[in-house]
Parts: sequence; C-alpha cells; structure tokens
Amino acid sequence: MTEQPKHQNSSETPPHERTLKRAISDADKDLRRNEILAAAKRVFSSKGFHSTTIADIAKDANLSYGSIYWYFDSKDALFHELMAVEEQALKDYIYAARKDATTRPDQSFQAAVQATFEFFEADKALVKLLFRDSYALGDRFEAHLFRIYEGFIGDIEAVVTHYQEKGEIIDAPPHLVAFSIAALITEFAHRRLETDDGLPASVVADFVIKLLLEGLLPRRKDRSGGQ
Amino acid sequence: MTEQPKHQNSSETPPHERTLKRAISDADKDLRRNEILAAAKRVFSSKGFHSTTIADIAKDANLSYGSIYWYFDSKDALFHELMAVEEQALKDYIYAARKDATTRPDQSFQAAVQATFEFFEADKALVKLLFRDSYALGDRFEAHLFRIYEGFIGDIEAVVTHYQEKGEIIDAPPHLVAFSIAALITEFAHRRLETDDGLPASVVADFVIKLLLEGLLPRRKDRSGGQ
DNA sequence: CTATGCTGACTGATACGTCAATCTATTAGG
DNA sequence: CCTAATAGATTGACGTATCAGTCAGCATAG
Repeated sequence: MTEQPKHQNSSETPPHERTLKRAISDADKDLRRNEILAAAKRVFSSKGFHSTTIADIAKDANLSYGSIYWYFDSKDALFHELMAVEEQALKDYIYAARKDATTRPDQSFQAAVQATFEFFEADKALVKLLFRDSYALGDRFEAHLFRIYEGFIGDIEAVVTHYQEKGEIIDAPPHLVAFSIAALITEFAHRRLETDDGLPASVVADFVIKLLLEGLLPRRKDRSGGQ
Repeated sequence: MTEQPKHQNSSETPPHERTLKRAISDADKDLRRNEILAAAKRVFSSKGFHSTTIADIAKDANLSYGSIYWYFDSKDALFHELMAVEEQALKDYIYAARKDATTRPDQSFQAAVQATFEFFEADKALVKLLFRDSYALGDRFEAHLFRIYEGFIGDIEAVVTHYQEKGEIIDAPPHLVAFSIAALITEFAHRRLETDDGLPASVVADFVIKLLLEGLLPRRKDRSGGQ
C-alpha cells in the first residue's frame, strides 16, 4: 500500500482559463450566492429535483463542486432557499399588479389572478417544480410548500370575508371559498404550463372569475354584478 | 483466488419457515403478480416512489429481490402498472356510484364527485402518490398521468356539453368548464388528504357543485336550479 | 504571511438490474 | 407406481453506477 498524494495538479497546463474572481466582500459573496441560486434555478427547472446533481449546478455556475457547499449546507437547503426566493418574487409581482389596478376592488382581484398566471408563465418549469412537484419530494419540502399555499389562501380568504361583509357575495364558508379560488388558479396556471392553449392570461383570468362569480346556471338579466 | 460458492445455505437451520408455494399455473402467477402489486402499493404509499426500493417491496411481498424482476421488468414498469390498476379502480368506483344515483341526472353528477372524494380518502397515500406526485417523477410518468387526467376531463366535458345543449347551463367553452370542474375536484380531494377538515365527502361534494352551478354572487330567488 | 475563498478527488452509502445457482412441480421413461 | 429428467420459478450475491457530502490542500487578496 503506497501512500499516494490525493492531488497532483502538477506537470499539467491549467485545463481552462479559470479567471474566477474571489468573493471577498460581503457584497461579492451575496453576488456569488445569487449566481449559484440562479444556476440552481436553471438546472432544477430543466431536470427536476432528483435528476439534478450538485455537480450540474456547480458546472452551470462555473464553480467547483465544493464551492456550492461553501455557500449552502446541502442540496435541500439550496432548494428551500429557492422556494423562499420565488415565493417572495410571486408575492411582489402580485402586489405590484394589484396596486396598478386601483380603480375598482374587483379589478384588483382580477389583476391578482391574472398576475399569477403571468408569473407562472414567465418561468414555467421552475414554478412547476417549486409550487407543485415539491409536494412529492417528501416531508421536508411538503411542509414548506404547504405553508406557502396556506399563506395565499389566507390572503384570498381576507378578500372573501371582506366582500361577504358587504353582502356582495353569498355567505358560503369563506375558507372553502378561498380554497376553491386558489385551487382554480393554481390548476389553471399549471395547466397552462403543460398545454399551451393559446389563450392570453387575461382571458383565462376573466373566465375563472366569471365562473366563480356567476356560476354555470343561467342568470336572469335583471341583476348585474357590481355594487 | 478460490472459487467460492455463491450460495451456502448448508450447515444452517432455515432462517424462516419459507413455505413459498411456487406459482406454476397462470392463475397462480396472476396471483403472485397481484401480491407484488399489493406490496408495492403498501410500500410506495408509505415511503413515496424514490424512497422505496425493490428490496422493500420484495420483503413486504415475502419474496426475494430477484423474483420481483421475474414478474416486472423494472421499478418503473411496476409503478406504471399500479397507476393503470388504480385508474381503473377509480373509474369503476365512480361508475358504480353514478349507476346507483339514477334518479336524477344532476344527482348522478353529485354522486360522481362524492365518489371521487371517497375513493381518494379510502387510500390516501397511494392516491396522492399516483394522481399527483407522479407528475414530479419525470417525463416517464408525467405522460401517463396526463393521459389519465385527460380521460377524466373528457368524460366531464361530455356531461357539460350535454347540459349546454339542453340549455340548462351557460354557453361557456366546454373544455374550460370541464377543466375547472376537474380542477376543483382534484384539488379538494388532495386537500382532504392532507388536512382532515372533518367534513363528510357528501358535504364537500355539495359545496363544490353548488359553487360551480350558482356562483358567488347572490341570486334572485325567483329562478330555481333544475329543469 | 495568513485568513479564507475555492478546488476536486475521494468516501461511503445506496440501489437498480443481472445472473448463475438452486429448488421444486411436472413430465417422461422404465 | 416409482424414479430421473426437464422446465421454469425462486433466490440473493454481485457488478455497476450514481451522488451527496467531506476534506486536505491550493491560491490569492490584503
């Protein structure tokens, strides 16, 4: 048993022109972290959680394998962070959309639904991975996803209760109503990821909202929707 | 290098009372196949796809590792078969429920929705695995699941078109309507797998149908639902 | 010179699928 | 009716591959 050195990068020309600037300052480190997150986003999106390896991410980020572990504790931790980042991004996007549609409250709601569709479509694969597939990744991510989902349902429920108090919508159990709305939105959003039905987000958003508000049974013309 | 025999179950008492009857006849082989499927069902349910190993299934089925491969080509093939079997079981269950509710057509629909909830609840973990999580398992299962889902939507769409022709529901795009119905059903069904809201299936089914039919906006009393 | 960002070979563990050996129910032969 | 041969069902160790995470060492900014 001869002791042999583990590293021998002698007697060879450097394989690539590795011109990696070291991240020294906190700002640089944040930047590198974000580069890794961006790489992870790309790779996870295209290959799914189980099929992407840390090596894949490292390669995409132009970093070595070990460096990933310098910035993140584990593959799971990296994925959790992605979930959190994207959740925030979605919230921000929706918030901005609702703020733009200040004219009428129900328009604000329509804007939120539409914004959700748009957000999903902007980043199809990743959103699918984070907001659906991660259910299947076991308890570790399921809890996180569930928390995210509950948050959105809570937001919707607040809106529902608000309108119920004003008597503008019927007195169905608000949580069930909120869940139904969320269900339709997420399912439609995911549906649109798989099959491109060619419909613009606004049309689908309109359809969903009209269906929820008016129902399938014909209505007498005499009563219109608004307040 | 001494040739050593690979098996030496000599000089030992048989570890278990292995009283495995060989499956010779076609009927026996079918039986064994089904035993394996049942074992796979149990193990997959409790551990998820990636965490269950062929060894787990073999153990649960009281068979050796290799025998699984005598009956199935691969882990994937086994899982695909489970999907197919359960899809058929769900269809049968719904069909039976609708047949029982022959009194009125809309009752038949309510029965179908309720039956779906019941079916999901009877086998929570497995159904969740097969009808949701397998999306995340990569293209191989995604296509299969998608096909199943499309089949159900097609069935619903037929019902929707039927009622539209009779003028009993509004003239919204039938495919979108069918998809919405499917979306609400599946999301509620899955929801009920995770959080036990304590509501009986019939109540939830009623809620879903009423929401879809009547919508959230208040209706004038003067027009009732049925024909 | 030193702290630390960075590297990538290595370890250990896991698990799929294969296969030669073994076993047994059935059949063929005496 | 009994025994040997055959088919094919069953077994589990092995080959092979994959990967998450570690770590000893390298390199560079300050």
